[in-house]
Parts: sequence; C-alpha cells; structure tokens
Amino acid sequence: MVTIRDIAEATGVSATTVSNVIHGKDNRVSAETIQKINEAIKELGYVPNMSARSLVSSSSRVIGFVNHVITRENTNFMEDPFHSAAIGAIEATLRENGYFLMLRTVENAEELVTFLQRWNMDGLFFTGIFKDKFFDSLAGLHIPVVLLDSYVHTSGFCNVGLEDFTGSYNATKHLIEKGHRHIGFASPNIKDGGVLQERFLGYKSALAEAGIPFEKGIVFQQEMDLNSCRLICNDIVEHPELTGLVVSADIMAAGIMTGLKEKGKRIPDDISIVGFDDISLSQLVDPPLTTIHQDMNLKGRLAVDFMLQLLSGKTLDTTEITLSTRLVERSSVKDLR
Amino acid sequence: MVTIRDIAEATGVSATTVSNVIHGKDNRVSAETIQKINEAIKELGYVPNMSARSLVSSSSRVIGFVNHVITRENTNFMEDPFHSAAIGAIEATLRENGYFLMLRTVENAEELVTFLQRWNMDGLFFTGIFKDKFFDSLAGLHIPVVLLDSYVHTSGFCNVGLEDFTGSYNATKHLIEKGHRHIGFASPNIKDGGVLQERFLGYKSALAEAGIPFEKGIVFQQEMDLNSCRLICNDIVEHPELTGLVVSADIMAAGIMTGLKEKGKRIPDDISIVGFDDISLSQLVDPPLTTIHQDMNLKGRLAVDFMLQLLSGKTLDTTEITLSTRLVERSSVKDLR
DNA sequence: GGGTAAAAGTTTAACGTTTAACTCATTCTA
DNA sequence: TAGAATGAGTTAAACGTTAAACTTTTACCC
Repeated sequence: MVTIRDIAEATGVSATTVSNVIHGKDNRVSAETIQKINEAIKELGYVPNMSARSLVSSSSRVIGFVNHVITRENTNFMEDPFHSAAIGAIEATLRENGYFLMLRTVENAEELVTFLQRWNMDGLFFTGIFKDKFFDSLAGLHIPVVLLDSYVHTSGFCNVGLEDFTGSYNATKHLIEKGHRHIGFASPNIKDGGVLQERFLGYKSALAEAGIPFEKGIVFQQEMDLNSCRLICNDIVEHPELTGLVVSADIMAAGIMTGLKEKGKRIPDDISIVGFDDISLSQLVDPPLTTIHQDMNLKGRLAVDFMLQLLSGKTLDTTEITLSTRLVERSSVKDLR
Repeated sequence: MVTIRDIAEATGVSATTVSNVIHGKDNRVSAETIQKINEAIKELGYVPNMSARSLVSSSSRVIGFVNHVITRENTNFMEDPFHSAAIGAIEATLRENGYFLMLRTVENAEELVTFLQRWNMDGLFFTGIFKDKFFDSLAGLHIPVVLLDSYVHTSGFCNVGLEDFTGSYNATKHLIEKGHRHIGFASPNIKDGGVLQERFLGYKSALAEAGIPFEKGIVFQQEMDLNSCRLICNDIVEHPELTGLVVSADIMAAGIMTGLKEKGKRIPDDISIVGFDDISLSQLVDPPLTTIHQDMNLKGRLAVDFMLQLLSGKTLDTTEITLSTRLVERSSVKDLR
C-alpha cells in the first residue's frame, strides 16, 4: 500500500505538505512542489486510506441508507419498488459529490445508532415505520438525517414524503364521481403510522364525505404476491354489491386484476379498480390501470438534495417536502352514471 | 465517543485486555474481569470504531457491490430488476455474518480499484459488462471477488451466472416447435460480452438448427421503456410475415405487448411472444406471458454463499455456478400446427 | 536597519484499535 | 527444589492521516 509518507519521501517533503496538496490547501505550497507531489501520486498510485482519514477527522464521507423492519422475517431491503428507484438516484448523486453509500436493514433504534457510530457516518437516509422515541437516540448523534415517507415529524430532521392521504382520497372520490357507491379497499398489511395507513384514512375520508357508510367487511388485507391476491379475490367475489375497488399499491392492483379475471370477472365492466403509485407496470396491464401517480425518482432526488445541503452546513429554508400526486385516468374504471 | 480506553479505565485494566475480551480471546482473562468489562461496555455504551479497527487490522468488514456502467448517462444502479432482488438478499445475509455492504457504480477499472483500496474492502460483488483486462488490476488486490452474470471467466474469481444462451435457444425452439417460421428478436441494446448477447446467440442458434435463415431486419433493438417499445412496434407491424417474437427481457415483452395491442394486433392470434426472466409482472400481463424462468433470488443467495466461503478462507470445490432456466408456458404463444 | 508579513514549509501529537512481545506470580512436574 | 508451564495480565509500537503549533527564509515598509 502506498501511503502519504511514501509520496512525501519520493518528493522530499513532509507528509503534512502532501496532505495539504491533496486537500487543496495549496496556498501554503509552491507551485513546483505541488506539481512534483501530484506527479508522484500518479506515478506511485497513491490512494487515500479512508479509515485513517475518518479516524482522525471524524468525518467518514459515508452516508447510510437504512430501512427499518419490524421483524427479521421479510428482511429484503428491496421489496418496495420505491427503494430501488430511490437508491439508484441517491447513489449516483452522492458519488458525484464524493460520498459513499452504505446499505443496511435494522430492527430497532439501538441497532441503528450502533451502525452509525461504528462507521462515523456523515449522514443518514431512513425509511420505514417507527415511533417517535425511536428518534430520541438519533437526535443525539448530530448528523444530517433525511426521512423518506415518514409520518413522524421530529424537528431537526428533513422529511420527504407524499400526499398519501390526499392521493387515496382522490382515488376514492374518482370512483364516487363515476357513480360508484360500493367501494372496497385492498392493501398490503396496514401498519400504524405508515404510508398505507394514510392511504386507508384517505379512502375512509372520501367515503364519509360522500355520505357512504364505511364497511369493515370490504377492507381486504394481504401480502402483495399473486397468491395472496388470489385469496383476496375469493373474498371480493363474495361481495357482489361491490362495483369499485381502491387498491393501495399498483403491484397489488395488478395481482387482483389477474385474480378477478381468472374468476371470470371483467374489468372495468364488473368491477372498477383504482391503484396507487403508477409504477411502470400499470400501463402494461390489461386494461391499463387508472391510478394515483407519484414521482419516485423525484422523491429520491429531493432527498439527496436535502442531504447535500445539510452536509454542506447550510441552514435550510424548508425541512419538509410533501410531493403531490395526480390521478392518471386509464381504462380500469367504468362510468356508472 | 466511548473508547476502549474508557472501558479500560472504568474497569481498571489495560486497553489490550478489553480488546481481547471483545474479540473473544478471553482465554487470557479471568472470568471476573470479563464480566466487569462486559458490564462496563453495556453501561457506558461502547461501540467499536470500525475505522480504527480497519486501519490497524487491514480488514474492514465491508463488502462492495459494484456495478460497471459504460457511460455515466444512465447510471441508475437499480434499473435491472435483478439488482434489487439480489442486493436485498445479499445485504441480509452479509449483515447476519457481521459484514457491511457498500454500493457503488463505476465507469472503469481504475475507479473500481481505487474504491476498493480506499476502504480496504474485504470482498467484492461485481456486475456489468467488461473486458478481461478490466480484471487484471483486480486480481492484484487479493480479495474475494464474486462475479454476477459475467461472461468473463478469469480464473481466481467466483462466478454466478445463468444459461442465457440455452434459455434463449429454448424460447426460440419453443416457437419453432409450435410451427412458427418467421420469428423476430427484440432486445434492449445488445452489448458485446453481456447477457443480452448470449441470449441473441441462443436465438440465432435455434434458428440455424431448424434451417431457418437468420434475417437482420427482424432484430429490433431499443431501450426498455414503453415509448421505445412503441417504436419497435412500428417496425414490427411492417413485417406482416412475422408470427413469433423472442424478447430478451420480460419488461420489454410487456411493453411490446401493449404497443402491439394499441396497434390492433392480437396476442397470440396475430403474433406470439416469448419473454425472458419471468419477473412477477409476467403473470400479470394479458395474456400471461410465456417466458424463460430464472430464479434471481437464488442467484443472489448463491453469490453471497460464495462470498462467505471465500471470506472464511475455505478452498472451494467449485468457483462457477451456472443456473439453469426453464420455459414457463402461459398464453402468449399460439400453436400454428 | 529594525520590525512585520508572507511564503513555504516542518514537527509533533493525536485519532481508536490491535498485535507482538514482555512481565510477574503461581502452580505443576520430574 | 529447580525449571517449565500456565494464568492473567501489561507495555509499546504501529496502522495512515490530519491539525495545531512551530520554524526558517526572504521580501517589504518607512
């Protein structure tokens, strides 16, 4: 391994001078020396050792992307399509700015804090569901934190979210406006304080506003895979009064469409469906899915914008961004009027 | 920050003893002292500093997952659904074994080597297309390397791949057996030495074997997004003789199906389609897509298996695994016989 | 020509951890 | 009972980098 000291020796200066040149503090160094040092760096193939740097400067240039899972069972980081979309964008931007990205799943606050401390992390992206007190331990670390899709509004953290409530409200309202009165809600398991709960509340709110009584029996919760969707379909067809269905995630909507078609139901003639997310799949299913569009890529970019600003020590004018959604009408909803 | 020295002071022993206890080298320490130290660690909330550890032991416990891109243009790490699937599995397993995962895109070998050296990486997962000489610099680092879907068989590296050629050969043969004689090939841009090239060669080989002349004019290359697929469809409909199409990725197959349906073509009546990958979407499109199935999750798990074995210093019986594929018949192929 | 400032460095200590080599009792063995 | 072995540690150096505090030489000002 080529060290800074090797460069120093090769050029006949001290290690500090080499370090200064590397860090662009070259106002203290003659042009001639700078050139000699840079040449030696090229020649010998010097690569800075981040461990040493991090140790002495207590800044590691590492940013963590941490996903909080409740249990270890389904611990796959990438199950949510948002993650994949966001991480790609985040990695690219961070890299351009000289930062590194570490990926991690944690089960609890302690694990998270330990992770950050171990590596002297410079910043944190955080997704998942959590209680306020989860963050007490985080706040003490005094590093930039950007929350993604969090409904915890702890002061001091940046937050990039989505109008989940309003989006789902609009999805439901759209069905109501098309003359539907019996509208079910299907969703992956709704957890307290999460995105899906907001979407559920938006659905209920739209019903209430239209004077339609809420019925527990037509709320269907299951995993997102095709087989679980088929199970849901068994339940759905037992409610022949249903003409419309709001589904809180497009992947699930697609699964349910498949399941219903297998049972001989026609979409939208027998049942209308509105999804949520507008993933690329949604225009590919048959019929193309009417859904609530969100810009996941933008969400990722805004998150990393926040992070970079925080890292540069700027004081922010805003710490909270809630992206809006819009309804994309395709062909999965029938007009009953 | 609580250091090992704080623990040492609190318990009245030396730093070395604390270090020994932490690392389970406690044969040199009395049971009583061990307990006192462990209590102090809990009490004071000691967290080991990985930078310091890495600096002195030249092992960082960090594994890199690096994707090689040819240009910086489309630099999103996650565009390939395989990556998301694999990374989740890899992160989980590495974490369980006390390793950390760093994500990174690189443009060339130099960038890769620098990345690995900066952090003293313990291992590397690598995906992407590359020339043999790309690896010469890698070999000198003497760290475990696991290649994913690589068609470079440099000795010394582990390799987890797929029977891309055979899969695509079978897809094409399937159409031929169903009586098709005019079979096109659609694909994202085929690059030398990559997965897509193998799939292309498999297609050609099946044609050749059946005595069907290869026609350049019915090979369609485009990006994977829906609009590019529509462009392809413009071309496709200008070849009315085509009754079958092999598509080298399901995402694209779905896009093409949509595009063709928009143009009034019926699938499979007017044109039959066979995809590749069997992503979850493939059973959701209409008609459900006949495709070549691969187990991406298994690919990720095998890769991390390799890595863990290499890290533990075992000598491996195999360093190369090529997963097989299988044809999944759904409803996108018409029997012409 | 005395004092100040600038230019171009150097020296030293520190960051937190590990490792190799050492110490000093006590116990065992022949 | 001398010597070896064991148990339970300790000391000191090292890993590569940086930051703060120095040093030396030359130039400049009035």
